[in-house]
Amino acid sequence: MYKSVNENIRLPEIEKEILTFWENNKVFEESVTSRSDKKTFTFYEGPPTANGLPGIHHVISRTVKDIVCRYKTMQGYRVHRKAGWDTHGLPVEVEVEKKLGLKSKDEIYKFGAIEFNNACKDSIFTYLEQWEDLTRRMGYWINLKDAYVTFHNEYIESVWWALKKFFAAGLIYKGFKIQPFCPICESPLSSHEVAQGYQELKEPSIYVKFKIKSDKYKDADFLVWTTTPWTLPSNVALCVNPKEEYALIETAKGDKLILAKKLINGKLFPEDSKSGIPAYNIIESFEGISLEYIEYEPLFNFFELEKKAYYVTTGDFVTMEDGTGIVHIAPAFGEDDYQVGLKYDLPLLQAVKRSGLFKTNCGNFANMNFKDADPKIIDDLKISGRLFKKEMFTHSYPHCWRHKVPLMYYATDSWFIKTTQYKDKMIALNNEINWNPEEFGTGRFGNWLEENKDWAISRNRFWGTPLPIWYYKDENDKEHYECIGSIEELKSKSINFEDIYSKDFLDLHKPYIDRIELKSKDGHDMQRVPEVIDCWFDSGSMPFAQFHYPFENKEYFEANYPADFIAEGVDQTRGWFYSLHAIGSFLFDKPAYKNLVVNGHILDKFAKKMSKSLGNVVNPFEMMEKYGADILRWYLVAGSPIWKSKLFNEDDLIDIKNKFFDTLLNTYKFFIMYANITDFDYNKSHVIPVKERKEIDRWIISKLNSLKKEYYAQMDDYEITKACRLLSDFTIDEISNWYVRRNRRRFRTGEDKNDNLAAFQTLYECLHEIIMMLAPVSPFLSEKIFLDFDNYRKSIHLSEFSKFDRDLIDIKLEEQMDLAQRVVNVVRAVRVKNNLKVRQPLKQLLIPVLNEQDKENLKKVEDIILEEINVRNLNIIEGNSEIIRKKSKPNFKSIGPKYGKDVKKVQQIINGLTHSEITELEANDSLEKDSFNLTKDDVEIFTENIEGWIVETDGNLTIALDTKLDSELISEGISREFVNRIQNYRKANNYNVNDRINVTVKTESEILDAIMKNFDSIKTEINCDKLSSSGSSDISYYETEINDIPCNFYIEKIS
RNA sequence: GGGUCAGUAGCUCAGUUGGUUAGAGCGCGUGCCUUAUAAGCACGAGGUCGGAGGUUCAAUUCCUCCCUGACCCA
Repeated sequence: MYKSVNENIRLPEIEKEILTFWENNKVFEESVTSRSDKKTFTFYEGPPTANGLPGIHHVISRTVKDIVCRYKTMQGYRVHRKAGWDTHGLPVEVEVEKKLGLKSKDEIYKFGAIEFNNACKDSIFTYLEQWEDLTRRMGYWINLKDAYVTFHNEYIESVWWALKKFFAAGLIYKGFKIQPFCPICESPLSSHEVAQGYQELKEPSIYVKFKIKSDKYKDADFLVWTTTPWTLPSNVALCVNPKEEYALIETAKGDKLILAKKLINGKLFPEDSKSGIPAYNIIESFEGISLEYIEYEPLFNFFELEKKAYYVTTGDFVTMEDGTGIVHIAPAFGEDDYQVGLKYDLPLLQAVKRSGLFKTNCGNFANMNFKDADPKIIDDLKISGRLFKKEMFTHSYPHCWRHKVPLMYYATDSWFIKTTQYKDKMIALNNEINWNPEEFGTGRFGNWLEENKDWAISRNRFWGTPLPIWYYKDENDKEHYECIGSIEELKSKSINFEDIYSKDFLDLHKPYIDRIELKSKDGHDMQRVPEVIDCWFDSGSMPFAQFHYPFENKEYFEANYPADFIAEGVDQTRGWFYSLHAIGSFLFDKPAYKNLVVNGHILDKFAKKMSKSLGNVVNPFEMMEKYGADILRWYLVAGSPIWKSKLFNEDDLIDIKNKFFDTLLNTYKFFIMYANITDFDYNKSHVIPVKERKEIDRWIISKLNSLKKEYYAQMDDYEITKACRLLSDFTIDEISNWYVRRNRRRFRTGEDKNDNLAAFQTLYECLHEIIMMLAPVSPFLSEKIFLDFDNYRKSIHLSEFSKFDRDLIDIKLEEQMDLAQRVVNVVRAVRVKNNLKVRQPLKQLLIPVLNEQDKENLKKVEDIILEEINVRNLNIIEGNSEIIRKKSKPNFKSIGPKYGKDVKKVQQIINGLTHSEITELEANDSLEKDSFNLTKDDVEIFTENIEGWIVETDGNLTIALDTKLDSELISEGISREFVNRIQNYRKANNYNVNDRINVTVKTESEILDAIMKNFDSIKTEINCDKLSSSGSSDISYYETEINDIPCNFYIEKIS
């Protein structure tokens, strides 16, 4: 006996049972240890931060990870799954600042660095429980007990080892560079951090007049365009393109201005339409180079200058695309500006401090935030008559990815890894990576590598892996550095290790580590530099740092590098995917991962980003409570290609439940119900060889093996979406809607014992394989069915896939069944159009065939067709029969290349071929007409019409239906209607399938005669012992009709 | 401003080595089938395959330009 299935299955409840089952039996652990350690598949977990709540977007990447890992496990691989937590960096600091109400670095210093870092440590796992709940509930198998944690001393030590490798290779350097800088963090950000934080920003763009001091263009102004008014107080020069043409103009208002000739336009100088006065006159033109060194009056005078400033410089970077062709130079606030500053030895003014506030000596703007100061500066310029024009424009501008404030480009000290030095290696190694989808690797990531910039690796922050570099300044104020690569090295080189750390206390974080002093070889005391490192370097180090390599687990690491597989969201392209690649390429000359699956973002159903403020956030727990993790997982990977943005719509979950999951469940319920009635048990039954089973059994087994073949191919190719769709189509179309429906009778009646057995075995084998293929994607329901099937087996996730069987694939048979299905569909269409219910048997179906092969194919599936459409005979007529008319249409693939420009003519000829011409063409394989020589390949032949029949065509298939009825057919039709009424009654009144009944019927003789005539077949159909035509008058009849004639009956259950 | 990807029915998605008649599901309407099915089948309504040019006998498919959106970069 199989365990019977509840009528109302609630998937979320099943899932909870399964979760308990997995935990009680340690199934996950066993799924790893039971596989040979000779055949491993390496997976790297990208570490999330547990101090933010997990959301629906985490479910998708974790689903992808879990699917691949489970799939590989079922292929017999040992797949270790070590979890990890990203614990350093700004996300943590930001949370703690919020909690403690700290608003700046100064406040943190006042609060105390030790206390602050302790608070960070405490905050890291704020939402750990929610993360663990999500992981568990969604069925993500990962070893949380053995997670790597980036703030642990061992992890830091491995990171230090890596940093020292870079340092020793001369790839770490300290530079003074313009960098994107967050005024709240008071720290530069790396390019991949900047990439996280672009936002729309509405900003002023202004045209400013700079008064010329030199004699030459005295009284004229330079017209300068800028989008960053706040940098004007730091202005020291202007810059023009030396090769472009500039002009001195006089406007209608009397302004004398110099700007690039190409950029003089009607938008800047609109013509006065009333007076007709031209907007401007060009007085003189000249090359940009001739303007070099012309002096102008500064707009502001907040600073004493040590060097000469306020003159025109030249640079190729000045473009003619927008603005005026003259830009202002503030060397501290832009890369181009900085370069100009170096070239012309300009002073470096910083009116804005690192905190983003103006310095106190900046007059009206003192202590204002740089962005807030923009309007004020514009006002001032207006008052002083320097403002020519102001516009507002919206563009996407980098913001701090944590603080959401606009970044400044700011000149500052910082440490870099010279990734540009091994850029070519990174590009070459990237070609070895299998990206899914491919375009991300070649396009987005590839381009990014091509434009590689040195990795700004230091952060002026508190909670992070300390940069293990110590320094001293020599007599000439030159700095000398030493990099430490292990705790042991630190201990041996430090002069005060024991003062700071003890046996029981070692914390490599700030501020403890800052107190450690080293002695250089030449006897200088060395201090640590104050910076910590970019936490992306932490996570990019996980391949080795998770194992504390090279200090421990050397062999294990080497056997598990690179990863066979990783998966994360598209936002990680320049984040984790890059940091892994940049570090791995350098350290190990290999990419860090071989296969990569990128998933898209999850948006709401209106394609809006999910955000708390919009209130459109989907709670994954809620979805799983409602529909189950299986369905959510399936939806996320099967609904649309994984890498596409998903518009999350709850209705789609319902749809998936109704269509796929319920169909599977119902098929399963059907199997269990009849298996238990018939006392069938697969494992106790003698398995009938497939070759000895019925045609339709061999067909579905063939389809099943074709499916397995294709499913494995897709999954091996990381095409999860395609694999899921194959599985769902097979389950719905082939199994449920054709195989089971066609064979219901075989399960019900055990007249032919062997045939009954073959049907059960066939269905069992199909269901078993379906749940096997379902298991990686939807691990719960598949497990449930698996255990119900074979309660002595341990778990579906401990079993292994079987190979598809080439010998069981019969393509010809699949084609034949396909033909049968087509014929059936066409006949159904004819019946509908002619109002002929399927219950009314018809005499014959006529199908003309064009060759012997088609005839043979039809013969094979004749029985299926006839039963399905309720027709007595199939009459196949050979091509040359007189009653059919052949028609032809062109096969463009063949005639196109052959006839080129004459295609239209040939098309007409082919369309106009007569029946006899077509016959001739068929016989000779060639036909000469209008000087064109046609062959059989050039035409598609079909039959269009059959005299005197109702005809329908579908492509090259034509069928004709004989719709004449005789009394026998009519009476059989009535019988079937009667059976239908009885069955409906039984079903409506919840009769069991094998309940026996007696029936009393009250109707007119036309109906009654038909019923009585066919009573023998009717009674087995409806499980009826006795049928009488009259009963006592006091029974209440169930009222119904057949062919509009009243037909009432009374049913008595007798067992 | 540049790059990558996308734009196919009201919605979610297939499809295309270029072949004349572009498909499915959901939703809507009408029938049908069924003692496994909240399912299925048929028919109907619904498409300038984002727009405009070009190449070609033939373009949703290839090329160019443009529009819209997402992501990325200045």
